[in-house]
This record gives sequence, structure tokens and C-alpha cells, in this order.
Amino acid sequence: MIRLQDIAEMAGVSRTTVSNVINGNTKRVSQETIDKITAILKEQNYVPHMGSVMLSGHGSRIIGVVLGFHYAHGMQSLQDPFVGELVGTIQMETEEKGYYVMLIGGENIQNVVDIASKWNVEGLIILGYNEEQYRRLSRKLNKKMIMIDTYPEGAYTFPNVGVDDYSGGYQIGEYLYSRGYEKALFVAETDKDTDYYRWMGFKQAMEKRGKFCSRSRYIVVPGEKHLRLRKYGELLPRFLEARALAFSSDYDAIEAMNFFFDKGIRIPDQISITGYDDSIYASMVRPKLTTVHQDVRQKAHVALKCLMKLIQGERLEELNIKSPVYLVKRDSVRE
Amino acid sequence: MIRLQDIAEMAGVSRTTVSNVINGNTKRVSQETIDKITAILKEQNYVPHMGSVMLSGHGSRIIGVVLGFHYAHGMQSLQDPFVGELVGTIQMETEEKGYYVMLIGGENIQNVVDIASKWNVEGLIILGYNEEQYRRLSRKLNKKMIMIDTYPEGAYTFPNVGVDDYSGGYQIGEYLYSRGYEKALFVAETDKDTDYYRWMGFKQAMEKRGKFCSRSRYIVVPGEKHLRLRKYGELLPRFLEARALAFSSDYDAIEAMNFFFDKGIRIPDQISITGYDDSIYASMVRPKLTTVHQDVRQKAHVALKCLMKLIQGERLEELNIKSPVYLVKRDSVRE
DNA sequence: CTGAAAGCGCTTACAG
DNA sequence: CTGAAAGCGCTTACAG
Repeated sequence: MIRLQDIAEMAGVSRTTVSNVINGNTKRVSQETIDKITAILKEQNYVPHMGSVMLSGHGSRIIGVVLGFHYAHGMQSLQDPFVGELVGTIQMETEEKGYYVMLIGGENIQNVVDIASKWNVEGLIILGYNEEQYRRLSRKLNKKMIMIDTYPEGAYTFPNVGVDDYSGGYQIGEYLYSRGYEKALFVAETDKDTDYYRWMGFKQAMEKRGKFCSRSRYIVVPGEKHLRLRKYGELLPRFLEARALAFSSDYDAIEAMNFFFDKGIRIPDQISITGYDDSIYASMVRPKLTTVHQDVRQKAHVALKCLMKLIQGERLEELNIKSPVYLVKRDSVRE
Repeated sequence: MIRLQDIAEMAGVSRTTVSNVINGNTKRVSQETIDKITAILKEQNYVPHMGSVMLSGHGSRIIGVVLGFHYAHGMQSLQDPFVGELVGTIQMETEEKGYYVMLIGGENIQNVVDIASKWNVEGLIILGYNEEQYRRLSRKLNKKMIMIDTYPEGAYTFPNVGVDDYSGGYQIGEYLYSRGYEKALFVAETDKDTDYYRWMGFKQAMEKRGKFCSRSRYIVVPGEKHLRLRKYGELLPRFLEARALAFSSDYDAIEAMNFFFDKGIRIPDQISITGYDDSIYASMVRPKLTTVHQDVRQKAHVALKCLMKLIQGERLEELNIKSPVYLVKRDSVRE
């Protein structure tokens, strides 16, 4: 590989001068020299050795992308097209900025600490961590970090780019209400974080005209598929009476649609269904799923922009940045 | 951050000695010293600075994962759950081996060359490149590389981990034949590489009992969704007459199922459909899609194992490693 | 405007 | 069994 030294020799100048033009400390170098060196640099296709760069003051320009375990639905986190698109977009934009992305397994927090230290990573974008994991990590590692979709118990104490869960839930609730589904049920696998905020929005919308939406309409189902399906079986009469089900994820919504299909129950004639996320499969199932869309690329963009701000030493105006969300009406709700 | 130097001082030895125990050059160090240093290392949670390590002879231990453009179906490459699972598995296994994964955008070949050189990457796993792109890259970059699913015009001149396309096509063909679909059509977006091998397997199976399977049964449809659907419209009579369609991808199969559904044509009663890949959505659509499954994790595992061999200076026994494949019978073919 | 020199944190032949 | 020293390829105060 060709070194700074070599370039310097070709140009008949010192390494200092070459380094200066590479790093744009160009005010104290003659235009002539700049041009000569630039030409040689281009011609030789010189690339600096990052080991040296790291060692001599400059940052690594590495952004660590931490893949938290998120074995939801028995999948690896990157198997989720959502996570994939997010990571893919981060990769593209990171490279455009002259940075690099290193993938880091987040399951073991010490592993994250070690890798981030070893490589002197400049910042971290963290997927699939909960608040406690964030705390444990930040106690051991002093790096700029942006969380994605992490929900705190109380107020935000860390920068987070999330979906506007409340608003999405509200939009779903309002829509179902307007179609006469005043008794719609909300179904999720947990009763906190994302799910809870979506429920809160849903509930709020249902109560808009002065009615009361009781907590009993928030159905929490098991995380394990087998048990979940059994639960659907038990709840079937109640579901049919409610006539509309707002699921907190597309995955569960589609699974439930299949459950009903297998039972010979027609959607949306006998029961209306909504999802959340607008995964690419929401429009591939039949009937097409009415759901809430979020702009994943926008989210990746915002996350990276915030991280860059932190890296540049700026402060964020707001800790919790919400990525906007809108309802996509398709065919799984009877009009 | 804590340095080798600091550890040496704590232990009252030289940096050399500490370095020796870290790197396992332990034969020339007394057990006592080893123990003392090891304890301090652990206690201080020392991690070496990779910049220095890279600079002083050792490799970077970075594996570059190149994301070739594969804007199939208008998606980013990582948006494909397949690619996601592959990359996710590579990440996990790479870390287990004490290596690191850097994501590299492959669209611009010079970009791959630059990043791989800058970081002195030890090896590359390359997704979504065709043979020509491989050639252009390898001409400029002398690194160990493993391709994934790349098909050469003639013989393999590069190490590749692929699916056993031929076998999958054969299994599909044989199955359809055995169910009486002797005139089934094969549908793909291209007439080469993956698609072509699958067709060859399909054709072979159809011809097993001495019949002839004409090339005209290989239907090539447009890559653009809009045009593809129009084409399906035109071909509808022929499709209905053939009574079975073997698609070269789950995506297209599912899309076609929806097309038929929207036209009121019943699957599998009026027409049987098969896919290829067994993406996680193959079993989420109704009827569940009969398709060919490949073990993605196994594939990632094999790819990494081969790359490690190359890095260790060994040779590969075979250039084209095929990941095995089997038929998954579900509900989209009438029994 | 340009360059000699120190320094970043490691490893590794080599001497003892 | 242990350590002093050179060297990896860069950057950056500093001197001229």
C-alpha cells in the first residue's frame, strides 16, 4: 500500500505538507503545492491508513450500530425488514458523510463496551434496548449515543428517536370510531412502552365524544405464538362481539387475520382488523391491511443527524424526537 | 482509556511482557507473571486500542460485508429479510471469532476498494454482485473475498456460496409433475443466473419420464411491477390452461396469488402456485405458499468459514459451495 | 509557505 | 524469563 511518505517523495515535499493538504489545512500552503499534491493523490489513488489516523489524534469516524436482541416473533433482529431498512439507510448516509459503520451485537453489554472502546467508536446508534439496558451501558461507556424506539419509565433522560406511538394509536382509534366501531378492542403483547402509548392514543380517541374507554378493552396476549393462538381461541366470542380489533403490530394483525381465515371468519365483514407499522407485507396480504405507516428512512436520517450533532459537540434541543406517522386505509376495515 | 503502559506499571513489568501475555506468547513468561498480569488485565478491563494493533503488524480483524445494490422489487438490499438474516448471522458469528464486521456500500466499486484499504480489512463477504462487478473489484483490490449467490457465465473462477438452484427447481418440477401438472409453467423475471438454473432443474424433472419440456414454458416477465401485472393479465388464459405456475421467487409468487385473488380466481383450485426461498411471509399468506426452503444461517456460517480459511492462508477444496435446499409443501398446490 | 521531530499505543526481533 | 528500542503511518505543535 502506498503511504503518505511515498506521496511526499513524489511531490518533493515533506509529509507535513502532504498531510496538511489532505486535511484541508490549506491556508498555509501555496496553491501551486496544493495542486501538485492533489494531482498526485488522485493519480495514485492514495487512501490513508485508518490505524495511523486513529492513533494520531483524529477520531475513528466509526459509527457503531448496536443490534439489541429483539427476538420478537422468534426472529433475529435484522430479519425484521424494519430493522434492515433502518440499518441499510444508516449505512448509506453514514458513508456519504465519510464515516463508517460497524455492526455490534448488543446482547452482551460488556461486548458493546469492549468493541466501542477498542475501535474508539465516535458514536453509537442503538436498536432494541430498553431503558435499563441503556443505563447499564452508559454507566460503563462514555460515548455519544442515540437510542431508537426506547421508552423510559418516566421522563426522557437520553436522546431517543421514536415513533409517534400516541398519535398513531389515536388515528386508529378515531378512524374505527368514525366507522361505528365504538367497542373496538386493542390487542398487544405487552402493556408497556410502545404498546402502552399506542393504547393511550387509541383510548383517548375513543373517549373524544365523552364516552369512556375502559382498561378492559386493552387485551394483552402471550408473546409465544402457540399460546397466543390459543388465547385467540378463548377470546373469539368477545372478538366477534367487539367487531373490530386494533393490533399493536402488523405481524400480530396478519397472524390474527390468518387465524380468523382458518376459522372461516370473514374479514372485514365479520370483524375489522388494523395493524401498526405498515411493514412491506401489510399490503401483500388479503385483505390488505389498514395500518399506521412510519417513514423508516426518515427515522434513520434523523437518528444519524442527531448523533452527528452530538459528535460535533452540539446539544440536542429535544431528547425525544418523534418520527411522524399516518394512517393507511386499506381493506381490512369495513367502510 | 487505559493503556498497555499503565498495565505494565501496575504489574511492575515491561510493556513487552504484558503484550506477550495478551497475545499468548506465553511460553517465555513465568507462570507467576502470567497470573499477575492476567488478573490486572481482567480487573482493569483492559482493551487494546485497535489503531495501534493495526499499525504494528497485526491484522485489523475486520470483515467487510459488502451490500451490493439489489434494488429488486424496489427495496433496499437489507430490507429483504433474507439479506437481513444473512448479515445478522454473519455479524454474530464474526464476533464470536473475535472479528468485527464493517458494513460497506457496494454500489460504487471504488468505494469498496477505498474502505477496504483504509481499514486494512482482512476479508470481504459480498452480497448481490454479479460476475462482472466481482471482476472489476478484484482487479483493483487484492483481498480475500467470498461471494454470495453470484453466478458466473462459465466455470467458477471465484469462491461462491450459493443456493442449490438446480436441485430446488428439480424438486418443484418433480412435485408438480407427480400431482399431474405436466404442463406447468415456470415464471421468472430474468432468463439467467439463479432463475436459469432453477428452470433447468424444473425442466429436467419434467422430462424425467421421457417427455419434452419446451423452452416456451419458461415465461420471463418484466422487472417492473406495473408491467409485470399487465403481463399477467395478457397471459391469463395461458396460465389457466397450464393450471400450475412455478415462480422463481416467493415475492413474485405472492404477488401473483394476490393478482389471481383480485380477479376472483381461486388458488389452488383453479391454479396451483409455487415460490422459491421460503421467506418468512410464505407461510403468512393464505393459502400458505408451497416453496423451496434454504437454510440462511447455514449459508452465512459456511460463507464465514470459507473466508476464515482463506484468511488463514488455506485453499478451498471447491469454489462453488452449494447450500442445500428442500421443498416445503403447503397449501398453494392442489394435492 | 515548508519541514524536522515528537508522539499516538501497540508488537516484535533482539540482547541479555 | 524479561526488557530496551525500533518501527508501524499518520498528525500537529513548533521553528524557521
